Amino acid sequence: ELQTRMPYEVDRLNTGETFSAPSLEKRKVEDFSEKFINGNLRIRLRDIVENGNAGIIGEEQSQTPSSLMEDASAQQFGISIPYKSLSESNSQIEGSVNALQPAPPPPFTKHFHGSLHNGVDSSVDGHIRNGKPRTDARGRSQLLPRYWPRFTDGELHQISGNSNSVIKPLFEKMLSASDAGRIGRLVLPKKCAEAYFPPISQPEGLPLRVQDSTGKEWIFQFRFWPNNNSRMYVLEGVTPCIQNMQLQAGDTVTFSRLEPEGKLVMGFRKATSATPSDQDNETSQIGNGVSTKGDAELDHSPWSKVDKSGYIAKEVLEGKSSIRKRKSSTLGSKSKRLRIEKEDMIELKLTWEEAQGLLRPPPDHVPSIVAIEGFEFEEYEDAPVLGKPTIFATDNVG
DNA sequence: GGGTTGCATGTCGCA
DNA sequence: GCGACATGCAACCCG
Repeated sequence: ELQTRMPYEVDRLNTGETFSAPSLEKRKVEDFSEKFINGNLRIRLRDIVENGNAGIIGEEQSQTPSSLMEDASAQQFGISIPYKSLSESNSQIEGSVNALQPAPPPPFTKHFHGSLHNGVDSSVDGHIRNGKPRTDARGRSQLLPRYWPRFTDGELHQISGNSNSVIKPLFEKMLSASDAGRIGRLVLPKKCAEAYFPPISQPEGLPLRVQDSTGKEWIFQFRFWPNNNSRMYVLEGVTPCIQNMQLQAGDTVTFSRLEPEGKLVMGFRKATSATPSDQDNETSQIGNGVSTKGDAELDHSPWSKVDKSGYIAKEVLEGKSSIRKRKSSTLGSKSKRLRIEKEDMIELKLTWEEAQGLLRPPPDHVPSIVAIEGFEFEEYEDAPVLGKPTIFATDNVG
């Protein structure tokens, strides 16, 4: 899709070096992914929806460090972002839709001095941190693919709500057993923590305000432990949040930033509905989630694969083919107990008609009829109600 | 005694 | 071979 249909240009770090997707060859995709890291890719979801184009703006982060400082100083905590329908949203999605790579870290610079931090770094000088050089562009590009944010449209939309905020996906992490355990400590990938969270020089760290996708705010202690001449970054106090989200080992938490507010937003993805979690297969996922044809293709979730026979095959916990391939995924060797065998997968097949049957118009809403390419569609302002058919079955005891 | 905290250690992926 | 990370575990805290 990237190669053939997505009209975009990416300007890498405003250098004027742009990349035109149609000219990309497959072997270039991996290289291209790096451009996504080093450059700042913005996708206006609204453009995708309204114009059928992925309106990607190749521009470096629009905010200057000084504006970030202003935003930080003017930060209003606890802003709730109510959900609003896509058509009403002015949100700009910056960075990844599904499988793009994180935008570069903000220009972290001087150390944080406040008692609470919302994730906006108020620094100016971006090179020295804790006595060590900050992660440079190359370092950022070396963020392990398993931590690249892979947000679906829905996830991004849920985060952005109806605000005018730009969502900058930062990173994500699959919860380990200890992360999801009762200890309440979430181990953060070092590079991600250093790139996207405020700099800390003391092991005690600092409190970090994080908003979840429902608007609820949590305060975690962002800190580190000395570890083999290095550091191990953790978020402490995550148990209530994890319990609230009903997360468990194998689920994925996502971190993104709302700009210009600078709020850190934490989302999650349940393992049973995780989408492109084949995190070793980056190239196949680049561009996944960027549609040029409007709503009908806006569900870029690999869950819904429509084959020619008109069936939707939903493969829970990824496609069959990818399960076997994921030897080195996050669920791989380090989390053997989480590995899910092929036979544990659930496959749901239903026809389009059956799928339609699951959708109910919201009550008290009269649709407007829209004709698109000769087909008439009922258009509703609100999302449909998802119904569940009754399934009758008998077992060996009747 | 149970829970929490801080650090140590083993494993494994990556350079 | 090194570094990151998952987890074990001892010391500490508190009811």
